[in-house]
Amino acid sequence: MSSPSSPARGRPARLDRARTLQTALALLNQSGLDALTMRRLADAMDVRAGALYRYFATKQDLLTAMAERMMEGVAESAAAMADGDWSERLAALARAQRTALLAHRDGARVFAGTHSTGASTLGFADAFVGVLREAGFSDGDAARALYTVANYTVGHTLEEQAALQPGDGAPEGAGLLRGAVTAGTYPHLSATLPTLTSTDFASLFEFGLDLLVEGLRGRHAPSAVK
Amino acid sequence: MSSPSSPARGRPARLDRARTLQTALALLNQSGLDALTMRRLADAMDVRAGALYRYFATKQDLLTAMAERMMEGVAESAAAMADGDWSERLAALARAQRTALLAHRDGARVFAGTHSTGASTLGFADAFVGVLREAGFSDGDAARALYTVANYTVGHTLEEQAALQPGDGAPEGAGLLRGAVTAGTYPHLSATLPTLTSTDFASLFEFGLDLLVEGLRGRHAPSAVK
DNA sequence: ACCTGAACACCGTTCAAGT
DNA sequence: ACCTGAACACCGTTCAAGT
Repeated sequence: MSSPSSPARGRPARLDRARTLQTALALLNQSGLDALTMRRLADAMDVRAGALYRYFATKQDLLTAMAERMMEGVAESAAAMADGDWSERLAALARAQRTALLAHRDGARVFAGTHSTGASTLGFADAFVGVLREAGFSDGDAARALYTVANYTVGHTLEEQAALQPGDGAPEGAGLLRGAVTAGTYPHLSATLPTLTSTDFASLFEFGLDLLVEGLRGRHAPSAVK
Repeated sequence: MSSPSSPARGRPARLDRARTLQTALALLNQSGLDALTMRRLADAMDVRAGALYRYFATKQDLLTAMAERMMEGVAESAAAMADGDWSERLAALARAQRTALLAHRDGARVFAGTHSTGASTLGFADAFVGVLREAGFSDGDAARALYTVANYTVGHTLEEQAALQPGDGAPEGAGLLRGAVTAGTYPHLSATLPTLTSTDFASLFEFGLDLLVEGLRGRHAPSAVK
């Protein structure tokens, strides 16, 4: 917390956490997570790979910082939706998280592979739990609802980003599924193929989010007054 | 589909897909996904790494086959629950999937990183969609419910397995959260810390599953007779 | 037919040494 | 104080050559 940065003794310092983070996120968007190596990131900053370790102890630390940055402003963007009842505010938070993950290539994979305890991530969690507690949900239900909705959102977005990534010549997601289903004997999958191979992920996300919100509504003991 | 295996010409063949898959899953359980390398797998089978490529075109193919094998019997184990209404059968399928992923170290990570179109995976999906269609849900809702519940289950189990893995000296999941929350100013997280740091993942999973099931119940237009 | 040997083109991370 | 050079201990994958 004082090794680098601080005043400005010695050299100008070509590196720092903020610039490194920014470059890493740009590289992620251009090339994807698999191509984000410490060496390539160093190249992009005209430096040797070893120099990065003065600012991030491990690659995992860098990824955690990237995930934290992705969550920046998510709680706030949903707070603009400060009117509306608890269910609309909760949905706004979940939508904002999905949007934040979609904003970077492989964003969900980065997020799922880390566990940030930074202000943006915890601020999001606090806002989420706050909406439910203030609506009269028990502490236990509010906390478990956070995990449930966040796990759903990350799980969904992981699939969403995986579905549109490959782009190679080989048949990807939907094509593979279609082939396997029509080849095999899966009556229910055959009957529902149009929906199974749909690429309307926004409405698929809304479907699941609505199930969760309606499930929560069933547990809701409306609080006294206000 | 004929290069290896087939009759038994030439040599006895120390390798084959089944034995390789079995060894890979054993190695996964012992050492985790990060330690599962083609070289270590080859070592465990007294062979050089290159030899594995006669049976699996890429490591990704091996991982896909591992994920498929994890799903073996999942549809059937839940079909034993063939009595019960649609909601009990659907819950049984979701629980069976979680159990199957938990049965192998990093099972959820392996599953999330692949897209098997094998008989076990598609059989599970077909059974899931079948339960809902036969209960009178529309094709579209049945297919979307599959994705929603599966994404939730994988998302949850990913977190569940991540939470108990580290074991290193550094504070892991719950400890890190506790520290960050008490250090910062997160009123709602502070109030719900006991639940947030709970390790009762089984009941957390049930909580979310119940929300989804109750959400689906709200869309249910009961079918005529039967 | 099946596997070895050896290579290719990489990885994350460490750390003495330079400036 | 900040970064380079060079190394350490690995990776996934390919493919001629052996048996």
